[in-house]
Amino acid sequence: MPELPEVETVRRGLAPVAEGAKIVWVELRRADLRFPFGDGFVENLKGRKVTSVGRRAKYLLVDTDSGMVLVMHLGMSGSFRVVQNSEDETNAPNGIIVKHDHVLFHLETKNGKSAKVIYNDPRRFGFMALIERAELADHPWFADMGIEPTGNTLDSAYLAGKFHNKQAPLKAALLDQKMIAGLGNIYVCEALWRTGLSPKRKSCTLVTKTGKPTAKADLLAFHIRGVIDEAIDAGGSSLRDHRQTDGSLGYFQHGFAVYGRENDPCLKPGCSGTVQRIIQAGRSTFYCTKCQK
DNA sequence: CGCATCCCCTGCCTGC
DNA sequence: TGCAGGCAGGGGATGC
Repeated sequence: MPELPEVETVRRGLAPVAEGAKIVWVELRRADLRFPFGDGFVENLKGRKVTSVGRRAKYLLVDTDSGMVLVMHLGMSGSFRVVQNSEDETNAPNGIIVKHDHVLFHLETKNGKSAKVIYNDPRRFGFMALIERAELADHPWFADMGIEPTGNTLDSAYLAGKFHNKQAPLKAALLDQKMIAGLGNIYVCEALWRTGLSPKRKSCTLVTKTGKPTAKADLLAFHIRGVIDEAIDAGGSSLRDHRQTDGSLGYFQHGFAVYGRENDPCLKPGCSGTVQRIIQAGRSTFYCTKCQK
C-alpha cells in the first residue's frame, strides 16, 4: 500500500494509541523481515515509553525515552492494526493472529489500558530497526534523502536545482527518493497527468539554460503538493484490501485519473485521449499520450 | 556518476 | 478445476 499519504495515515492511526504508552514487550514471530531486526531489538524496546510517533518520507519514526528511534518501513504490503483489550484474543476462535502477522507490540497505554499493535506484511519487503536519535540524520537511509512533497517546502526552484542537466525521464526522477522523498508510483503518475507532462520527457526540459524553472516546473511543484495533500485528507488510497489501523478504508483511489485506468478515456475535460500503460524502470506508468507532452 | 535491469516475497487475477 | 504467467503501492545491488 504505502506511499507517503498512506504512511501518514498509518502514523495518525498509531499515534493516539502509542504516544505516551509503555512498550511492555515485543513479540517477533520470525527472525527477519526484509532484513534481520538487529541485535538487541527486543531488549532495547522492552519497558520503554513512546514519546512520539513521527514520519519522514515513507518511514515511520517512533521515538522512545531511551533516545533510540524505532524506524519502520512498510515496503509494498506492510500494514498495522490496533487491537484494544476489549477485543481480546478470547473473543476469537483462533486467537487474534492471522497469516503474515510478524511483529506484536504489547503496549500499556497512557490511560493504563492494554493494547496490541500488530505488524502484518505478506511480501516482507518492509523492515524495522532501532537507531540512536542522534545518529538518525547521518544514517544511510536518511542522509541523502530529498525534501518532503508536503507543505510549501517543495517549489519549482528546488525542482530546477535537481533537474538541471538531468537526462533521466521525469517519471524516474520523481520516483528518486534523493530528490523528493515519499513520492511513489501512483502519485507520480497522477501529478504528471495533472500537469500535462509526459513521464518520458527529460527532466532537464523543465529548466532554462540559466537554471531557472519553467512555467511547467511551477505547475508540477503545485500539483505534486496538491495530489499528496488531497490523498492525505482522503485517508490515503486502499488498493486490494489494504486498511487503516482501525480497519477502515482510505478512499483516494476513487480519485485516480490515470493510475490503473489502462485503455480508459482520459478524464481531462476536452481531451479525447486514452490512458496508456508503459513500463519505465521496470514499473508501470499510466498516462495520456494526447494531453501529456 | 547516471541510468536501466533485475531481484527480494507472496497473493491474486487472468487466460488457457 | 488446475495451472502458468503476469502483475502489485518499495528499495537496493549490479552492470554498462
